[in-house]
Amino acid sequence: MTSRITLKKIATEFNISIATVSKALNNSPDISSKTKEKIQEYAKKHHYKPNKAALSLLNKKTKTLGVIIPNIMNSFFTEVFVGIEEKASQLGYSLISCISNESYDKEVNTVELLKSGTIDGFIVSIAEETQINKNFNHFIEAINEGVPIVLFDRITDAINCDKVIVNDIEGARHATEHLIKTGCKKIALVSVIDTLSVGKLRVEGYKKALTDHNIAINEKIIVRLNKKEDLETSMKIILSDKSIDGLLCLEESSAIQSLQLIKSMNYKIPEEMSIICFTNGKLPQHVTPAITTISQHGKYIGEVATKMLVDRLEGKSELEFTTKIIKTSLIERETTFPLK
Amino acid sequence: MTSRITLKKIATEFNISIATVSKALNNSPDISSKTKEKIQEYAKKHHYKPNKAALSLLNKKTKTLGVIIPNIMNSFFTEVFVGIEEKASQLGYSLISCISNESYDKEVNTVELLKSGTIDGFIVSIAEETQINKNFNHFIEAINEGVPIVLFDRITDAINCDKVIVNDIEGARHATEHLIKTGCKKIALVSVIDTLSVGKLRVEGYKKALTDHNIAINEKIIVRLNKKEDLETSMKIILSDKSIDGLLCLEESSAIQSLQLIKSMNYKIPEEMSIICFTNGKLPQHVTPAITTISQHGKYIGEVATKMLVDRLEGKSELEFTTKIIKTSLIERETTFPLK
DNA sequence: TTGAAAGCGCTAACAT
DNA sequence: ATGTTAGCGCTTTCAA
Repeated sequence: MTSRITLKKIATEFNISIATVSKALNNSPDISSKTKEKIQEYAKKHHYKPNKAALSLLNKKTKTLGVIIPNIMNSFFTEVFVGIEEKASQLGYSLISCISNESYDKEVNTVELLKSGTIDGFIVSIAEETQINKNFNHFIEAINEGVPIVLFDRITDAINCDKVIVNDIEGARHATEHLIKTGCKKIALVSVIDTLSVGKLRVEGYKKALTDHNIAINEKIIVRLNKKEDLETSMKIILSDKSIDGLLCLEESSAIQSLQLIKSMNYKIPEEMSIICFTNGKLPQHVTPAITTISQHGKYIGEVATKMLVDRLEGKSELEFTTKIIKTSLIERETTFPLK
Repeated sequence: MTSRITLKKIATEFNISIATVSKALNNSPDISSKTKEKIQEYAKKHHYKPNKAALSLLNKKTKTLGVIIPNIMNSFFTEVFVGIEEKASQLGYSLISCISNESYDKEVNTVELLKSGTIDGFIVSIAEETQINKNFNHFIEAINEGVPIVLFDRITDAINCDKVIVNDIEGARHATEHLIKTGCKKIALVSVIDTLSVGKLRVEGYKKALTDHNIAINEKIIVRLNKKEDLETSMKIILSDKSIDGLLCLEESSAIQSLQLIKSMNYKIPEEMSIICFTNGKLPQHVTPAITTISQHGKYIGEVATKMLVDRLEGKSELEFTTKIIKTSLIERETTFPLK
């Protein structure tokens, strides 16, 4: 931050009052067009820009949005971020962005830091730790203090606010059904995100599809791991059951790992093993064979969330909070048979 | 932004002056410990946080850094961003982040928007359009107005400021030499970033390695394309020369595409074709066969750049600007033979 | 048509 | 030990 030209300096220059300069630059009808002209010209020449801090203080608005994302190395969140960025800049808002790194403490600190006069509202996807310990007070307090929040993807009923989510149940159900319809008889599930709201919902969708098709749910072939556990070993145990011929992975990284393993075990894909995973990033697309994915349309989610927050800030929303549900799409690739 | 509790309200509550409250909360020795105690307790109970806008206005400091990145979907920049984020938050700074999307106009707008009181300094990697049109006035003006900039990766001599770069020449030279030493006789180069400073330097390094090893430079097997051109066609033309047995790709995406093509042409890798590419992202790691890469240590670059900027802001730097050069590393994988 | 004054929330120099 | 005042840069009554 710097000592740029101010209204005061311009006023001194022309020997007029600060108020006149302010009005002239804001094109007030009060001021004679002659005065306006010369002041505007001078201001332009000297690159006058109103000081944001002063405006924030005055208006109690910063035109800045706080974005809290759990992990930017995750392609879904990167995509959402792109959407947020594009929409925000289009609507005239800046972004303060933080990576919670899945940490509850970092999330709390960030909220504390930003809510007091730095930003007008938050766009948040909840950190894993927070989804586990279920302590959402930092968010609830922010809302009570008048800082609106839009939650996306990882949400909770405990916070009453606007939300944007994907239909995780339906996405998983549809994917599982696709596996069934393309001939899979025994479908395993791999989740390294069972601590997350979205993880639980996706399991639900998987079970629903099985039930719909009169297939018994077998908890033994539902692999739930935390990130530190050894995926490879667990997968090897599961895959010792050679009748398993379908795999639903709830996110990208475990899908990539499983694929490597399955290839190394010389399965024919998709003949002997079909695979579908959540999140349509570059990785599943470029791996060999390319993985059939469920796209959550991350960029669109970001755009919608931003629009919702700005509408709320500018008083254009209903009083009631709403939850927007974005439809997922199945992107068929080489790890599944085409539907006949 | 919201109407939170202020010094004034606390002052009214206790029937004392605002100044006393301010001093009490700042633990000034002026104030009696009894008063301090009761005020601090009250403040804590009511979650008092000083208003950032007011502090910015007063101190002419925002404790916020502006980050301008050309494209967040590029894994190198994502990594750098992680490093910036971590370091900034550790040093007590927030981040305002913008994606220039390789656009000159967006870059100019962002700089204009942020430099007047929103941020204390910039961390920037220059947009492609700007590197082409060579119009760096927006940055130079910002610096002249007292807003320091640290440039990373994509830099220019035209801006006098602190910089963090990778030794692109040496990285490319080393990679090329590695190809030579592992038996490649004719090494082609693919660049879709020849408009960028880093692209040009990498070509230089490639040529240097060839010259060092007495191999004639053949401009015909140096493929320079812009992003819209058809890589596949150009590659097919190049690969009709069956004596080419090595490939250096200057970034990730063209490497992935080339690999697909080369595989589809039934080359044996690395026997008939060795490949190395810049940027050690997840993609080259997980593709089959996994690609040998040159790591630029993105996260570290981000950390260093942030430290440099904060040091400059806090008056801890030399007056002279410095350029830090981060060493690249070659990560050997399946697309090259091991060095004997 | 222009200007004076107040105030956004805070700190610091200077009284009391 | 506590209070008064001024001022950071700006806008907005209200007065001239």
